[in-house]
Amino acid sequence: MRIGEVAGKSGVPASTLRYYEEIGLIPAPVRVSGQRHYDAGIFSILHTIQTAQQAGFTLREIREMMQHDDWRSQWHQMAREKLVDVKQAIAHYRDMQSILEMSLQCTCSGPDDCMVLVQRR
Amino acid sequence: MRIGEVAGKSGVPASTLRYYEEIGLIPAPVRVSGQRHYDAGIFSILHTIQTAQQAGFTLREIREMMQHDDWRSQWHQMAREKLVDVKQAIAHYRDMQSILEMSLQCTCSGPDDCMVLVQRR
DNA sequence: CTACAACTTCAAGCATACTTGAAGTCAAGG
DNA sequence: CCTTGACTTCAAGTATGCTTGAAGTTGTAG
Repeated sequence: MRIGEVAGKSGVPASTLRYYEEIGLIPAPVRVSGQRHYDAGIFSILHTIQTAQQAGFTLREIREMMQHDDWRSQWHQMAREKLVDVKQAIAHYRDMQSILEMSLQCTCSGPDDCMVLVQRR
Repeated sequence: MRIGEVAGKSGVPASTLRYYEEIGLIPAPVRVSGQRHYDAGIFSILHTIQTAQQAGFTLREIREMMQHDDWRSQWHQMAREKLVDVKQAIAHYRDMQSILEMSLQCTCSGPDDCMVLVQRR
């Protein structure tokens, strides 16, 4: 399969496939007179990447995971670390939420009598 | 007060103050032979910016809010919109969390028998 | 053979919020 | 006057995950 077909079936744009290859995230496929020819295995690789991205991993981290040969223990270790970040992020967004909700209750006329702003000094 | 003193008291680096001025987020202070001289009002402005940032607004949005003369109604409107984003973000991070937690339960040996990956096809 | 689509590489651009560096100016103390 | 620290402007760099554009090559249909 050429790059356009992989792009069409996977939903990953051709430019992205080239980019992934450039950064060493996916293996360079066979070239037939310069053009990339992929085999079916590419789809499971792309799927893994997509899921890992949804789980919050960066491409750099995903690349590290895939380079490692003990796939699962590497994933587990990074997942534990990432879970900490994700929980912090959730806490952070909750803080945002409460600031926003509080500010919607506020009847201030300016920054100096705004309870949200004044309270947080 | 010169920029260094404002930076010291507010915790906002001088480079950031110049940057804020450049993008029109804070008013350009009086120049005394080229140097910026701020009055005490700058602190409440910076505080408002910090709080708005913590609430998830971008500098661009904060600038818009401050340009508007009906301060509160503008803030309220943008806060309502932002709240939607924040809730989505929380939902998104929760999804991440569940993918990560599920993956930690997984005893797969490779991408093809990994329940997390296979499940999400 | 000729189009035209699909492919190639390489470089640069996008968004955000700043920081860093270079090169020069100014203020205050001795 | 001289030094030193604080300031000035302007340009470019940082991180991330791509996209876009230019200019050229290849594959396929008619």
